[in-house]
Amino acid sequence: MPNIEILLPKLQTNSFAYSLPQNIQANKGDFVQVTFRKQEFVGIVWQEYSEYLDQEKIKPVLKRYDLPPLKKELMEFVDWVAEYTMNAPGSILKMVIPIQSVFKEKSLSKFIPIEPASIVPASSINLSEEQQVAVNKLKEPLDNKDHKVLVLEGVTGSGKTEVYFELIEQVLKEKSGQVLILLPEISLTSQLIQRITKRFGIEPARWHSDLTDKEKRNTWLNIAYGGARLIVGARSALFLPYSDLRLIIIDEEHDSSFKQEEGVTYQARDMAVVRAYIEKIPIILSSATPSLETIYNVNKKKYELVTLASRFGEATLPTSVIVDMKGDNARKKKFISAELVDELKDVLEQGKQAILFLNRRGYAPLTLCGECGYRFACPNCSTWLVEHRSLSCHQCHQCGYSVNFKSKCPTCHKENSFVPCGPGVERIEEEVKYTFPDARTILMTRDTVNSIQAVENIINQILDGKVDIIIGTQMIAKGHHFPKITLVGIIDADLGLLGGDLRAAERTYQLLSQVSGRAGREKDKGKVVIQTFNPENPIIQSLVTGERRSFLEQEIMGRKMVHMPPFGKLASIVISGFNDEKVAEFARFLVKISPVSNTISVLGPVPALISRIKNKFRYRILVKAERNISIQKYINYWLDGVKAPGSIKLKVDIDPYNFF
DNA sequence: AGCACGCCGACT
DNA sequence: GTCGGCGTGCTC
Repeated sequence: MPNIEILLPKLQTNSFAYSLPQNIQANKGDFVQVTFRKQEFVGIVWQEYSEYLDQEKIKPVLKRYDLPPLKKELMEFVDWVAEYTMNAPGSILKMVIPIQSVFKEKSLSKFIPIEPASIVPASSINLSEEQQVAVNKLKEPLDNKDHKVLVLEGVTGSGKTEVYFELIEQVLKEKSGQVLILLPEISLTSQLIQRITKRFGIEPARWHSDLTDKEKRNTWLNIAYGGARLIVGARSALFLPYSDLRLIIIDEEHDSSFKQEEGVTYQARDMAVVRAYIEKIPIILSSATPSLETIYNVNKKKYELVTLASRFGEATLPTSVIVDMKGDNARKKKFISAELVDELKDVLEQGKQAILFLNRRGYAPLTLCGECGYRFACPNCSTWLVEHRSLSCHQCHQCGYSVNFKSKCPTCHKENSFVPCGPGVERIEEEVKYTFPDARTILMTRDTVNSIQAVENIINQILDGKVDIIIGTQMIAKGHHFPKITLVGIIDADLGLLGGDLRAAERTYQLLSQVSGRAGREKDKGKVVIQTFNPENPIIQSLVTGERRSFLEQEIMGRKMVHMPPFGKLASIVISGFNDEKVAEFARFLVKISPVSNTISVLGPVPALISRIKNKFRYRILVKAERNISIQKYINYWLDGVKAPGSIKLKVDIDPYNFF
């Protein structure tokens, strides 16, 4: 009996050797059942031979499943992502096969097949010249199965969707072939789905974490068998076993929610480019505000750029005004300036709609006792508790700890002495209701809208004109099309600029310009009111002038000077554990033994930005390398043979985005 | 990652 | 004397 290597979709494992009985035929990529730790698991034949010699321990393969084998491109992709993100391949395979229940059913072929696409015949939409240029650029690589990265840059409403619809149609016209559209998580709502259904006569398959196991199973099988031709999904959809993938589209490619932060950390946009490269297919990165990394790759001629400059149809770009919150506005102890109140009044009189944007959940980010200065702090984390009036509690946004409202201060026992500090969206809503008692308001935050169903619900209320003023966090920035919105008020434009990570400026710019894009999407001209304490700040200024390119060029220069991405590579190593001193000591030890190199520097350790989460103390080491150096190789060499004490956890994040 | 094996404190 | 604490290490 020959030995083969089986990879199990389990966390932190490499492949294991099994023997292949004579009566079972299984080749590379096949799904098989094996015993692992006395339990039965599904695995994939990863190698058709094994060098593992301890015959005593080797167990036989139990059976082969009748399923399409994993394609060699996908296996290569799994290995590549494992190596790049410094995770075991088993944890990457778990994203390819996310549901074990697929295999529990007696008959795998028993699933509801998706109806074959009946394309709505050549739509009569006239593309603009720019749009046609973009379509033509991808037609050739699409037909010849060639790799190419196309960046579609266009302000909100310029018709990017029409461009990729045209290319989707190219694929769907064929007998087989699949298109994957990756979206930032919360945008997986009905608007795009409806447009797709209307245009192509089919509902796309959807993939996101809210699906039930049963739905996942069905969609997964349809993807594996090729029944699903058009798949709309969140970042995790990138790893599914497509039978015949032809085109990937990343919508809102700049969105930082493509970076997975838990478990295996990866940047889905970047990994999608890699998958497209391995599969030899084209990929589209679409955004009104492409990321700095993407622009850099355009400048390097690695990606090709097509700009859609004008808004489609009658819509025009909104005008922006800056409101200085120092002086008068600050003295009035209100969070909505007189200027913004005037604009809101106009909107209400004209029966239009407005958005007020503040990227902060709850009522107030900090509450203190006016008598003794007591502050509500989390006992498990190094954070303040956020006051949530709607939930009558103070809550930690890191670990979820919460205490119910009480009227007495726990230290000085004074009644009703609490003072909320600073605004959250709930407080803005309160102020709006006070100023405009008749206005119909709605809150859109993770606390009030926690499912895709709830998002759809709110969107419909807005579209039906049942709401006048929408108050929300970044949730409202994502690509919904609300025709009646003519005003966007940004309550605190300075908020994202703090925190000091290298993408703070860029992210603020993107978020604010994305929100601003909600205004005036039809014939009514939109207006954006930006409230700030730093009216001279170049980011705020470039928002008003719309000179995004000069802002980006400045940012690129800045990053180049300090060898930061994309000019250098970063990895962050977070060391955590319950014993502060032990964790700190181990972190210092690690840095001390880091190999000396003139192309790589190891910085730290420093206490992480949030130095304690769920009672675990956290220290961070930053590894900075020249662009052409393999930072993974260096870290492997460094940490090889180093064993962290069992009580201490070590997590490597390649290309880190947040600095928690 | 799980989960078993293994060597030291408070219980019937 | 045992029940169980979770530190360490293996899983083919």
